[in-house]
Amino acid sequence: MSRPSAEPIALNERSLFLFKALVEHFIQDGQPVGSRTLARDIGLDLSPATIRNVMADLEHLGLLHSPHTSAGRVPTARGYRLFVDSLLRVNKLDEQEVQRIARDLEPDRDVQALMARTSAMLSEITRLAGIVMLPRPVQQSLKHIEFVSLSDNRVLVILVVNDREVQNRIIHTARPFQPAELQQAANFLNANYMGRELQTVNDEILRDLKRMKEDVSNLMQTTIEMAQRAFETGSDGGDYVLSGQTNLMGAGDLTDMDKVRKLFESFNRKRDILHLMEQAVHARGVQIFIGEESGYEVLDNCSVVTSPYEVDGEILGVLGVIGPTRMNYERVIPIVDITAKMLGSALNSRI
Amino acid sequence: MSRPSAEPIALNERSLFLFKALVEHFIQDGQPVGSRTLARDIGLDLSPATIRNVMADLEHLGLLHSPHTSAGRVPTARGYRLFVDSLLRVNKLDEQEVQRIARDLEPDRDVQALMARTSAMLSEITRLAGIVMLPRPVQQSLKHIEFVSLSDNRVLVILVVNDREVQNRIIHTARPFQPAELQQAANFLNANYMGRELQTVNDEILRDLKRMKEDVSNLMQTTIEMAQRAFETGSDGGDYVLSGQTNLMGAGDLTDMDKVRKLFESFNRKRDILHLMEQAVHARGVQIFIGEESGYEVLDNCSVVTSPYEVDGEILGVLGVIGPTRMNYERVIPIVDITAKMLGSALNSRI
DNA sequence: TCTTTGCACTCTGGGTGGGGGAGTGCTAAA
DNA sequence: TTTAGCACTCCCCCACCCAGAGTGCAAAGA
Repeated sequence: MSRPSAEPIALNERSLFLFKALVEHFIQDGQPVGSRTLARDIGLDLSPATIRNVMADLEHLGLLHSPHTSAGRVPTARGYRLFVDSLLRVNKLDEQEVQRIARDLEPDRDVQALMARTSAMLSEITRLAGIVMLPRPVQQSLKHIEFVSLSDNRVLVILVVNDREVQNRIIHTARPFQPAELQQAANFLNANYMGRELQTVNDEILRDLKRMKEDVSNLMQTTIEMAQRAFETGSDGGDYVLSGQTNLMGAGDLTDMDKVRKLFESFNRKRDILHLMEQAVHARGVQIFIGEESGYEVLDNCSVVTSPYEVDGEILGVLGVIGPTRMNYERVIPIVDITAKMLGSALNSRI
Repeated sequence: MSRPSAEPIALNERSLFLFKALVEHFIQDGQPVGSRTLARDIGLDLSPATIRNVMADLEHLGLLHSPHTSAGRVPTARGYRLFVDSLLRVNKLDEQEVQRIARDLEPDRDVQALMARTSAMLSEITRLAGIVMLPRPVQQSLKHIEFVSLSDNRVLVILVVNDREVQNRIIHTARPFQPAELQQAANFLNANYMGRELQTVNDEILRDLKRMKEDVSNLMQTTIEMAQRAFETGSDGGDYVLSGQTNLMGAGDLTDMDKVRKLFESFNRKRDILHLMEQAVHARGVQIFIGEESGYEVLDNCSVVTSPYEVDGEILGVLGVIGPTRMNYERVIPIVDITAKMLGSALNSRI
């Protein structure tokens, strides 16, 4: 379900019960929860004073936090972690919602479009931002490669893949290259690596380089540089489709324009988010990153709920939602979970 | 340069000079400009009182507006209009900036990528949001069409275009169709419209429909509905690439999260913005929509500076920037202008 | 006639101060 | 161990005032 918590926290039943009630209350209305409110809220016949004692303990354990002396308490990231790991009871999704999800996950030949629909659907039903990481292209075998020297130390790479698809990439190089050099490099690559997987070509070149280290000619050096650059852009690090960012504006505690701006900018850069998602690739099932846990400052007030999706046991990618730390995990988790499963089967049975 | 102002405004030279100074001052630092400030600012030896008189007149004409009694004055949309139409002196762009633009507008086989780069470049150098409307696909001749009936009143349209490209579209219909019906419709279309331009097929079907109005058989009706739907989604209404939205967050007067949220949502819907851009298609050169002029509420505090771009005299699309009404027009206008021209030539000389 | 001076007026924004409310921690009693 | 009581803290809201900026208008000056 999620990453193991750092250290098990020993608490008696009642404390846990109160803690859970507090978190749920806070998730509901976003206000710090005080002892009186909580006393009223739970069925138990306890006085506010007792509850205060318990809350003080919980605060000591780093599970709660007071914004200031006379405010109620709010869960910390650690608190959410405990809540999510041990207290949350994820109930099944409403059949109607399952239907709703299924409707948008109709198999589709166009994978890209299917991902986009999935992401949009996620953001719509959770009212958060939906994200779907695209599977890396499954099989790309190199058919032909060509370099064209452009001005300003740039080289156009023309890549024919899988006998049909043509890809163009421009790479920036440290020094200008002569057309003849490029021609030689292309020849070499075409002669030696034709028909191989793009991803592996890169690795093999490295290996071959080591083997032939001694007699690395000028030609080889050019070739290696070219190839590296071309394929590095090639195995593109992955990409994702993000929808419903606007749902994050003003939601939860994301009310500071500057914070949200930074968050959005990081979405555009993609790097941080991709790294995060990649961490979730090898998780079994739903994984949750809460607030600062993610390690990315821009996500400080956010949680990310992810799940890998797979076809025939092979993991293709990761999807999930991004929202304020204060989100309705109970609802979001099963949605992400089932969406991942259904996307898997949609991919399996493409028309 | 831009749309004619509603009615010419007769003002003496001094008033115009003061007005211009005021607008420039306001664009610079965003604070309402008072009489004293302005008196200090301009070279003329005038007392604040005199300036106050002039400003009162300008306010009467609807060019200025006071946020409240004792604030300075701020240009209205009408004021900006006058400023932009008659007072602004657009100076040439810095050679260095031209270089910068040229660098990103390197010809590229991949039109989509070129557009994206253009949009990103626009947003970067103006620090506003850049937008590039995509040209409708230039030439799409119908090679073959096929309908596949799916569940829930949906029909999959498979479209072979230009002998190579395959497009899949799903359309939603009012009633379920039988495979046989769909087969007949496809046969009819393939027989009669093969080789035609997609755009024109639509029109011709309408014309043919009129001619054969009397004996519109059931078959014909199916065919017509199918074709209409298929091609309507086909000539997709256009699309655009938008970059640097985050530049709008908090810029100028766009400080209210809710306003910005609405604006972004409208970007996602695309419809409003597309309509607006389409108005600019047939303008000669740069066109500017200021604040409420655009007619879209979400753009109330925004201006849109656009220019169509063309190849061989034929207009392919529109590009521009979106920013707060209080933007540096003097700089933005020539940037948009030259970008449109350079994009045109980049498209002309694709590798 | 246009410009300036002088003045009363208005509105904002920041600062201050007080009261109410919510909530706490602690102590002592049950 | 729980509860009641109590003093205390802190935020928030409100009213208030004040300084500052800017205005409009009337009357004087060029």
